[in-house]
Amino acid sequence: MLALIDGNNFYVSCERVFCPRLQHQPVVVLSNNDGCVIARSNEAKALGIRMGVPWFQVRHLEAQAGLVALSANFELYGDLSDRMMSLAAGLGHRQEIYSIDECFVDLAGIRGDLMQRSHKLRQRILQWVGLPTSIGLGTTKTLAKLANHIAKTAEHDPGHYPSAYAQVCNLGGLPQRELKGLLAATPVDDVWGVGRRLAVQLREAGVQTALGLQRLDPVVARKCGSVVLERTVMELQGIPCMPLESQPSARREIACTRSFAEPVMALRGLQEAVTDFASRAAEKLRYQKNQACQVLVFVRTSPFRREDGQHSCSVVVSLRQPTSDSAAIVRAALNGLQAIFQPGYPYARAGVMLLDLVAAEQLQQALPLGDELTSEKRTRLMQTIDGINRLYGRNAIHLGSAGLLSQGRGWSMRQQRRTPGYTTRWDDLPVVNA
DNA sequence: TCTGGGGTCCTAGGACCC
DNA sequence: TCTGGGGTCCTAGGACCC
Repeated sequence: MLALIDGNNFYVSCERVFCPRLQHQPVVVLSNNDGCVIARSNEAKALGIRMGVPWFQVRHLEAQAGLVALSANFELYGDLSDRMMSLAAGLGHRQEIYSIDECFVDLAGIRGDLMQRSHKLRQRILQWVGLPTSIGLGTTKTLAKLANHIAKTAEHDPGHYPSAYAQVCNLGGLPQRELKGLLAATPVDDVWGVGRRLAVQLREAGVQTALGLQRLDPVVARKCGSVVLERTVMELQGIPCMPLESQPSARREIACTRSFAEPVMALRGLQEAVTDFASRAAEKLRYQKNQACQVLVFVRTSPFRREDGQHSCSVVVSLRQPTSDSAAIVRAALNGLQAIFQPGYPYARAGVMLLDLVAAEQLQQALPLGDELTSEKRTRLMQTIDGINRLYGRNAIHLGSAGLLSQGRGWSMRQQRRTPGYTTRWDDLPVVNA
């Protein structure tokens, strides 16, 4: 048996922990650049605000309906996530942290009443961290996901599923008839792994609900979709196809991409942005103790501004040898940029991706050429830079081509509604007035 | 005026080889 | 008119997830 513990409206709930007046109010959290809605409170959902909708399209609800919008504060969410995860781990022997707000826990060998234990965990996370969660239990990941979805939906929409399933739902302990009823009440789109495109295809084939999908012949599922859909069908039937992964596997690629606050026309501005993105990507690379063999850089104009000329281009630059050295990675990215940049376009976005990653220790070192620092010295230099930035904040020290922070950088991210780092910065600690 | 970011996996099709 | 067969590897693009 597996449990899926999932934070309800996670980012909004994190904001509410330190700002209780946001309870019972419609609240949304916005993506980088304050562009799109990426989290909604139940009250905001009730206003009809869809996931991913551009902020400017719902902005009028601020005045009309008291909607509160906040810039994403990932530092806060990450810290509260760590706290939630360490409590959730106590439910079983093995845990897979699947995303910032959800984890699977293997309940094999756990004795006692699983429902009761799950309710206790919910209470503990709510009391100790301040976050509301839902817990779903099932014999496969897909069934645990579905159980979680039912637990969440039943809580705020008892018309859809009986409220007996609210907060904690165990599909494993259910009589067949009851399970059938729940599957029949679940639209096929709500099954994990069925996105927009597949849902359309399935509906055309006459599969409307999770029950219909469960009854599909896996061979037919494979023809209709791919091996992915086949696995989903089998998992719905209770046959595990996706093992729990308690060891996080190393990333296969690393990306740092951003939209700009304002369109950037000049090569100089793009060079600054690309330097910044490449440096950050290199930092992530060193953190996971990898080196990259290739650097991809791309720029593109806004696809939403049809009236402007459109230009979108990317290039992969191979490195002379695998490296995690910021300077080498930035140099490669800037060379790539030079090759794809075309003057006269209002660029809206750029990014750097590191590809073909290899473990840092199993590498052959090339001989240093000319006056290059030896690789040992470079490694120490990078460690020093990372240390300084950890201590004094991101970009305390950075490469010159990133430009000066004090000068107006049109490409810098817009974040006008960000809450403080309540749990991660000394200066931002909440003050309690007794 | 204003539309996120970071991932994974799968497949089809082209290039190439014998 | 008629144009092999089988295999591997790589990449671009699609679909999905949060």
